[in-house]
Amino acid sequence: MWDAINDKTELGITNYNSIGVDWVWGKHIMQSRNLLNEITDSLPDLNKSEGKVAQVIISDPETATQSSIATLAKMAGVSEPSVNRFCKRFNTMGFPDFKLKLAMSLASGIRFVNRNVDPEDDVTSYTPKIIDSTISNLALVRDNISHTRVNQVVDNLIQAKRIYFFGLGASGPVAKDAENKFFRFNLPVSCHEDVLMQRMLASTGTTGDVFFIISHTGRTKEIVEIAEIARSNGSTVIGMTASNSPLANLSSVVLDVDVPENTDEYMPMSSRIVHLVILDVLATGVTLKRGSDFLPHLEKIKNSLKPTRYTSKK
Amino acid sequence: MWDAINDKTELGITNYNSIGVDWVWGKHIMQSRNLLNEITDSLPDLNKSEGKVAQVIISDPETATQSSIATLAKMAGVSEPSVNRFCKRFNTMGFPDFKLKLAMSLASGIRFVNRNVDPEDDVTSYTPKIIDSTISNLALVRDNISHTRVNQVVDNLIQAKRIYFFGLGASGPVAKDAENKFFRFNLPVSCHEDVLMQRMLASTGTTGDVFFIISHTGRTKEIVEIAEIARSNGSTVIGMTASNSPLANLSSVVLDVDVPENTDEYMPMSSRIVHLVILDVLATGVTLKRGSDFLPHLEKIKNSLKPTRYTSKK
DNA sequence: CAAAGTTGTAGTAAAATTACGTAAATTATA
DNA sequence: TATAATTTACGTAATTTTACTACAACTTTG
Repeated sequence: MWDAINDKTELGITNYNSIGVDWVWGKHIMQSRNLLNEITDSLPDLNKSEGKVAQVIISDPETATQSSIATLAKMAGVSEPSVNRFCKRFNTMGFPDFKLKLAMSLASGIRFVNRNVDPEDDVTSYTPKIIDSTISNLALVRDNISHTRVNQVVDNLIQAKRIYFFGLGASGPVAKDAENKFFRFNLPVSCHEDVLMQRMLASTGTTGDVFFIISHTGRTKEIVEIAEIARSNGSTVIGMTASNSPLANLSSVVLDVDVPENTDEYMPMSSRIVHLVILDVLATGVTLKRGSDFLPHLEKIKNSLKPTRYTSKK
Repeated sequence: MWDAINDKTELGITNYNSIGVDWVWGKHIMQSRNLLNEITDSLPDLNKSEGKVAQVIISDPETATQSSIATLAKMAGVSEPSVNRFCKRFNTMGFPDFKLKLAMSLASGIRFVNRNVDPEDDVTSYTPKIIDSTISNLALVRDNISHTRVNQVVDNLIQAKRIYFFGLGASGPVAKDAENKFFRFNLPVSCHEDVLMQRMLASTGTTGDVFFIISHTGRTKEIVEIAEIARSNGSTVIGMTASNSPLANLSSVVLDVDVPENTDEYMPMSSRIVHLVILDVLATGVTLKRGSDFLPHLEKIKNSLKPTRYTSKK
């Protein structure tokens, strides 16, 4: 749907308004996927017997998934058809289908809902919490990323005379990783974490150069200035950053990633991971679009690495 | 259960045999609490008709969860009781229960095992494929990582006099990211991507120094030699690498990550992501275990960054 | 060719759904 | 305000669908 909005623009040096990966936590998207939340939310709209059913399910969803329609009806003190009607209210085919969806929302949902690490946690609890929170961020990106935008960036990268990946602080390693990956695909890339170097390159850049700037906040003064300089010289600036940030507003094309700020002190920043995976996607896009002319290059690299390795036993 | 095996060893300079994240693709994962994997794994042990059922379910688990026993039996070309017997093999009460468990295991994230990017794909298909494959790797790690091992590493890191993160090539950025993160938690860390530097540091290391070595293959000669040198000087070597690799066998503690080698040219390596997330877990573990004495340090860092940023509109 | 294991048929039990009728609630009207 | 009319909610009972069991036939293996 975003695609429709964006399709009217040609790729290149156009200023888009931040709609790459646009979602908000705890609101529509996550909830629509979680059946249990849906039930809780629609509780006031239900009539008497359906309300009873809802109560029973909410109070113990696990047993609900393992009960037959008869037992559940008895537990709620209503008739079997009432339970059935209840199920159909929530766009399910019937009771079995309802149970299935409920079970799925338990398996996935609960992990994602209660995902804050708290100081009392031990290994067995903080480990899955952190991994799950990363997973849920990735899932959201998967469901909401603008394919048009990705395509635009891929085209920009392919046509680029030169590509510079810039990042500071935590985004430094991300930029470095991007260089690594894109180099393997035989693109004219380099990566810079040094502000002065970045500034110099930006000011000597011209049309056809692409500056791929990675920033979690999009508010770091230095990096925003550098983007400004690059734009003023006619270079293309691709910003992977927070939507509506200064950097986003300056960029030729924006891949915006709004990972929630951790209210939680202990939860590590996961925008890095999202950035890396989006770069994986872009690299794949570039590879596919360029066809097979990169394959010899890849082969060469593989061979160049061979003598540095111990052969595996088999 | 792996935990039981490892608990007998004290942390520190002991050579473990690679059982950190212990799973191998398409082999004996039995421990995994993922039904779909269980089915795949026990494929060779099944008899003819049960095998047919397994095939049908594996090839399209989604539809399997929505089918009745009759339709599934027809699809597999077997009788209904055969399907029923199949279900009972996997410690389920019967077909409905089986469907439920299958649905849950799909929801938990591992559904996307067999989705390779192929050259005909366009943005809308390769994007979710790449993200899903990353997600499924993370889900596997979540379900199979050894908590004991994580704890050991956390303890090692806390007690370390100094911590060095080493990585080459694609693991370089991972090491850099680790340095970044652990620095924020006020640990005596540094990161090195230069082989000579690594060598020098390894040879001057002593007991109490921790060398955290990151390597996808665990077979890069240079890095293996460096690990050897470090060990011989009494330093602790933590290897995050492939199980049973030379590096793994040399390490004091191994966090092994066996992400499948992509036979597929187009699929970017996702072991990096797994490595990064495990480092997130470790950082969290360190933070929690050290209690609140790191909080002032974190505050200082946050404040030091403030003047470099544009304030957000609100 | 006997024993163990595997598979399908047919019958049975259980579960879910539908149709329909009654009760409750709501609205309209006197 | 009472009550008739209409809508909505709910349950009973019948029907249909689904899953399970017992047993017999067939395969495989030693």
